[in-house]
Amino acid sequence: MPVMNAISSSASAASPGGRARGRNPRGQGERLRGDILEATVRLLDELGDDEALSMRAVSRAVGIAATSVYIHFADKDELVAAALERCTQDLIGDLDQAESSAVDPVGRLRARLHFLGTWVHAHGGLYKVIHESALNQRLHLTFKEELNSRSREAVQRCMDAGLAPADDAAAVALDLRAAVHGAVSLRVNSPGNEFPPLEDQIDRFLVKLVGVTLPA
Amino acid sequence: MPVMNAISSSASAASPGGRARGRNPRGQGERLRGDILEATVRLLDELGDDEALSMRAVSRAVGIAATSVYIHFADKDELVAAALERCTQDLIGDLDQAESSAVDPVGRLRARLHFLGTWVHAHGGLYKVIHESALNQRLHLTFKEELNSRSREAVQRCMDAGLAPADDAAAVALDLRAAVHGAVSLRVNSPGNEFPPLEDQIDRFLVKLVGVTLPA
DNA sequence: TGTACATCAGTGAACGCGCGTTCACTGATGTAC
DNA sequence: TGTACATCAGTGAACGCGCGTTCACTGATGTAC
Repeated sequence: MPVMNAISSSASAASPGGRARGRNPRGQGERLRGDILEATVRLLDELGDDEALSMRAVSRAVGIAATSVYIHFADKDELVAAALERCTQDLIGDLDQAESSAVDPVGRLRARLHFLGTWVHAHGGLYKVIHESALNQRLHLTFKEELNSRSREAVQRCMDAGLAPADDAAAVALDLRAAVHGAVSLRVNSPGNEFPPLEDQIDRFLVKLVGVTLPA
Repeated sequence: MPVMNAISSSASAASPGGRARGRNPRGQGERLRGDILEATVRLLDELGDDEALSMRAVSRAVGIAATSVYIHFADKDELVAAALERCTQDLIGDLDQAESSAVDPVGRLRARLHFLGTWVHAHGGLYKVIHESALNQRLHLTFKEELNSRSREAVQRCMDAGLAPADDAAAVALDLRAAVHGAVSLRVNSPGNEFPPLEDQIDRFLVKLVGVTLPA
């Protein structure tokens, strides 16, 4: 099972009250940079919106002066970009690791999607920032293109192996991506509502949209 | 073809510069209320985010003093709620009207979804406010439940007419809704990217997820 | 017909707030001689 | 071994801004007598 790399890991930084933070020893100034990024990712996940994030909230969360963020990041845009860069790289790694737990192409594609579902369930706010924020248009996230191409290749491999009817892999992959994104987006944006299990829905999409057969 | 009711209609209120606005005649004070709502809907559509909307921006758009908004709306929440109430009611009406242009259940379901697609294309910001904003959780929009039930009934009618294989209509409708929402959401949130035609994708969802046959 | 008054449709100044960012600074730690 | 100096890791006060909202007000129009 893949590990959440940086996102939900070490709660080393400023605790609840958040006052107990000493100065880093000489030569370790870069540690603050990591703490700031970690707090930023966490706050973005809580807020689900990069515009609602404030530099001052980040500094409060880390337990430093508001100005200290500027030692490591030129401005808010640069901070958010760095935070998203980090968390999307982590996600890509985790997805690849999830995929590697299965052997056949169908199992691998399915593992990717199921892991994505659990990740979004745990990090709905980050999913919103990545997919819905205005920033994701300004910032040209190469991340998404990378995910899209890996998804298309995964579908293509199912077809090549004869496990799915040969078809336009790009179109099928887009349909699958849209459907899964929609299923996940509905759940993230209506956390109050009840929904049937996401895994079952993803499996139906695999069967009906890609045409694979899943083991009973 | 259905008409956009209030959303993109009469540009009667404050024009570009927006200074030339006289006081309403005695007894016509409620006209300002309408102008404020109209401007609010327009701004929400442009911003795609209710938190980015400011009372001051609304008053500027209408061409009135910042305080005049409070004559008709107690606070920002009430204003946004009224604006969304208006535009979702319009959308429900337009969808029903679109449906009525077709005769058989499949054509009617398809007309609904295609119209939704063109509406979202024209009003991406409103779609985002309705489906992605934090407000849509605080405000319990009955609107969505209404849309969901109509969608489920439309699917059920296709099954009842023997035009789609009998199945759990609620589950099929949810899958269809998720898929269409995803297709639309991807496009709204990546306006820079190129996508294949939405209508074709919707048709594929109808065929593969609901199991209907479409005329060539 | 004249006038005092009520009502209506708004306005302008002001409040306190949190924000992004700049600037000059502090105090501990290492290093050259 | 002592000391002047450079560097490092941060801090505190302050700026101007736009915001939501409150409050006392204005000036035109109708109405009662």
